[in-house]
Amino acid sequence: MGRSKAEGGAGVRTRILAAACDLFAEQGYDATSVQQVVDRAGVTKGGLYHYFGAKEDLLVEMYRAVFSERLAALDTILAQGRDPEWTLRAIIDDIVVGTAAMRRESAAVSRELATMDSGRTQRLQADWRRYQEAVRGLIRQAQQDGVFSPVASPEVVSWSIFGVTNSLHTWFRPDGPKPAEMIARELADFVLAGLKAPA
Amino acid sequence: MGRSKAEGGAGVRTRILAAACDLFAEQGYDATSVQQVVDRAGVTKGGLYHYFGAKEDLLVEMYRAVFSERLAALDTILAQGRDPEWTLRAIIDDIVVGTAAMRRESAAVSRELATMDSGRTQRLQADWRRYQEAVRGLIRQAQQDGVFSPVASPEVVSWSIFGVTNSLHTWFRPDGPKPAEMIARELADFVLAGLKAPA
DNA sequence: AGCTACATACCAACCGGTCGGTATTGACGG
DNA sequence: CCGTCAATACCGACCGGTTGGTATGTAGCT
Repeated sequence: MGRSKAEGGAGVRTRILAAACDLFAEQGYDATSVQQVVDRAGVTKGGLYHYFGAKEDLLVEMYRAVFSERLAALDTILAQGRDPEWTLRAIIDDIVVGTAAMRRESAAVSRELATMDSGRTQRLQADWRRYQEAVRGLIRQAQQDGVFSPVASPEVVSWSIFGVTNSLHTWFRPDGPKPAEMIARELADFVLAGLKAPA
Repeated sequence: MGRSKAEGGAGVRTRILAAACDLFAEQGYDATSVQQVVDRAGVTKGGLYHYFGAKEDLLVEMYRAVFSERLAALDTILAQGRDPEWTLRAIIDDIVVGTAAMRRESAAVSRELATMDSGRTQRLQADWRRYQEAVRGLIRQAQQDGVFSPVASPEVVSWSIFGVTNSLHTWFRPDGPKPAEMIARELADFVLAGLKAPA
């Protein structure tokens, strides 16, 4: 018997995180008590504080899970050095599919994004701003080069993209008729159609 | 003297609402205590509960302030019976300018939109869904009529629009270089460019 | 024995909300 | 013009319950 107790094979720490993720996404961070988290995870408060130093650490962990993959993917895409259209399509595809795959985490995080500024989160927020700035820079450069139409500013275009991913958790259903890949395709087609139209 | 005390001419009830609005937008509803609200408003808890039955009423009031104007404007626009492009442009213009004019209220409300389902808010949420459905229906019909390109589903397009307004409070500055009218114009141009491009 | 992995019991602070009280007001009678 | 009265506006102390967090205990593995 590898472990001591009833261990359903999930790992207590992971189970706590999953429970917190569900509850934060449903009710919000502040509205969720530590007691609710441990009840759903099937542990006690002592157990939670054995693995996490504070309630906020749960959020920070989700923060990291959501952003780290996206940032890594961004670097990989940019490193290819392809043309703006291909690059922007790749970014949109990654962020839509990635966000859909972690919709509960994304829901929990995106809602509290504005609030948190407790030192440990500032680094992550800065990383996220870098992501956004990369997208805007890509669009800006392509517009200057005449590859994209200057129909709208990079800010408005980028927020159209991020707005979809931020709201994805409110309407996307993984068992629905439209898979994330198709949504990504639609969004990329729509954005590129606007960006390639004649000025 | 018309009034009794130091009354800066603001009206206590209005001052409480303004204070709550700022704090909810900054910290979120749950993270803001009633004590914080009354401290900033310069009144006491007894004073607040004289005007409002519960903390939630403050949110509901903002809810109403944000939505009622938008819904009324929507009906006015739709009643004109103009073509889809004009109608969509008018809607985008109204929602961007209107949201920018009430950015603090919008920030407070949009963040808590998913959470609240306490009977009184369900009516307002239903109204808001009706708004979204009107936009999607407009796009869907125009696509069926061949006026708009079917490049993306009405859902994705509409969330591109609402995504911008939902995130407006994070980057829009009323004293910034770009007025709300210009952002509205850009967004409308961008969306229509995508929607009018050849399939 | 000592370490990890939890459980149990508990705490001070704070939460939203209530309540009895007071100061000020406008309406009305005389 | 004054006195009376009820209503309004607001105060500040207080309540039960809940919060995030901790100190201590203990069962099992090494």
